[in-house]
Amino acid sequence: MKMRAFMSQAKPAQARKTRIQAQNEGLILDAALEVFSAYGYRGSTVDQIAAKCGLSKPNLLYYFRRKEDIYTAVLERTLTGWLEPLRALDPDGDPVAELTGYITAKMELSRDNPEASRLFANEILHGAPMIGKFLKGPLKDLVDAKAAIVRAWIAQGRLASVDPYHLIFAIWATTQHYADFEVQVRAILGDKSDPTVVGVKTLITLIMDGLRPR
Amino acid sequence: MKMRAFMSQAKPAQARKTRIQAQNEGLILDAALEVFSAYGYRGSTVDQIAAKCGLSKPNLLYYFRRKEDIYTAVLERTLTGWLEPLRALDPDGDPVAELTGYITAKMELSRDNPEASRLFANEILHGAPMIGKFLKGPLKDLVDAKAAIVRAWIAQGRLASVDPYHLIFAIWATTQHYADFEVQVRAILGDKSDPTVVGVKTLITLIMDGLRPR
DNA sequence: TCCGCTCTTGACCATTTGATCAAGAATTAT
DNA sequence: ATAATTCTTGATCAAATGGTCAAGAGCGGA
Repeated sequence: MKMRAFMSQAKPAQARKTRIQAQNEGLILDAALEVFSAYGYRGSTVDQIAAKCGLSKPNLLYYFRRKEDIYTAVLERTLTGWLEPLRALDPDGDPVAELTGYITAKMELSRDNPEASRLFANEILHGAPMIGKFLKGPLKDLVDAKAAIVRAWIAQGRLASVDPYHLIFAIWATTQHYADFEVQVRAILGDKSDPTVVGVKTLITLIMDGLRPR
Repeated sequence: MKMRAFMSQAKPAQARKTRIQAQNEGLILDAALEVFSAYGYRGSTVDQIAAKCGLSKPNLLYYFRRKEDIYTAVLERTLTGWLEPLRALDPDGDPVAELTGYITAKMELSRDNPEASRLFANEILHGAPMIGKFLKGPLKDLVDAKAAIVRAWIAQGRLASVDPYHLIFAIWATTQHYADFEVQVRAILGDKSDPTVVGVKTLITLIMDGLRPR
């Protein structure tokens, strides 16, 4: 699995997208997200994806010439929305409210897009062969910026003194846990109600006020 | 990938293990942990594992007849130690000290055995096809027991009121994050010093006292 | 030492799977 | 309508890969 530029444009020639093209590419990427997130890159087959979206394999490969191209396209499409909640963190807002909002938004994102979460988890778990540059570039830049905001809040005495980077890691880890480790959560809790409603409440209590009785 | 009994004994006949047998099985399982944790089940090949431990493929398959057998054997061997820290949670200890100790122990485990952590992460991420019964059985039982302890502490007013299950999830998620998402952590922090030393400190502050200034 | 059991391997097989291609069907533009 | 372009697919290929087998090498107990 090679690491090309960073994100490849699917069709260099012919920028204009025909109706059928747009529709089928959409179908393919939807199916690919399901399949890749469930079985991983190597565990997924082009046939599986083709079957899931009702296209023949050669037809699918007409739109994306290589399996890898499908994978990077899904990653790219999903990546876009993933950072929105963190981007929304407002330096002018109330620190506790901002972080509570961030946790809530991240939790909702995990609940509503578990496949996307698992897709990233799998990619990173295996060394981020495709999005390594994204992590060191755009992601790091955004996190640096938001960490600075948190650091400023701490300096103003509006938050307890913690390392902003590890705070962000903790929020990522805890919220994505409900998507990435869903089967484990359900195995322990039983498959009754949605775990994320108690989860987000617990998390906010934990991160804002901690366990030690006041 | 089928879900047999639960964990198969590699060699039903001939209980006695010869010297060479014990040594080679050890080599194989060590290599298999490295390979499976790096590439996942489907992403790993028997040849890779054989190469890593210096055995020929047929020779490796002499000890474990199927790829799946290697995988379950590695899982089984690793599973054993994984629950130790949680098991050690002592109902008679001081709640804050006990949980701080648990977090510390779990973080050390993740730091010292990142491959094991990633192996589990991958298995669960893909629906726990092999250890599903383990999750619903032994793991759930242990967590139930420890959750009851936490609940009792809360009832005694020695801890803030949070859902014990989600507290445990939060500890799992945050500590394992440093192993499972290591490349992301390093991409953002830079590959300088060990992230877990600041990580565990931040985590304990967070979970014990929270962000809100006192 | 010698016999039986364990261990090792080169050669080989069947299946899966990513990818190609030529030819035909459908769509679009003129 | 008709020509050009886009779309679709059955057939096929080559490589990768899990697994087998028979034959030989090595080891350990009597």
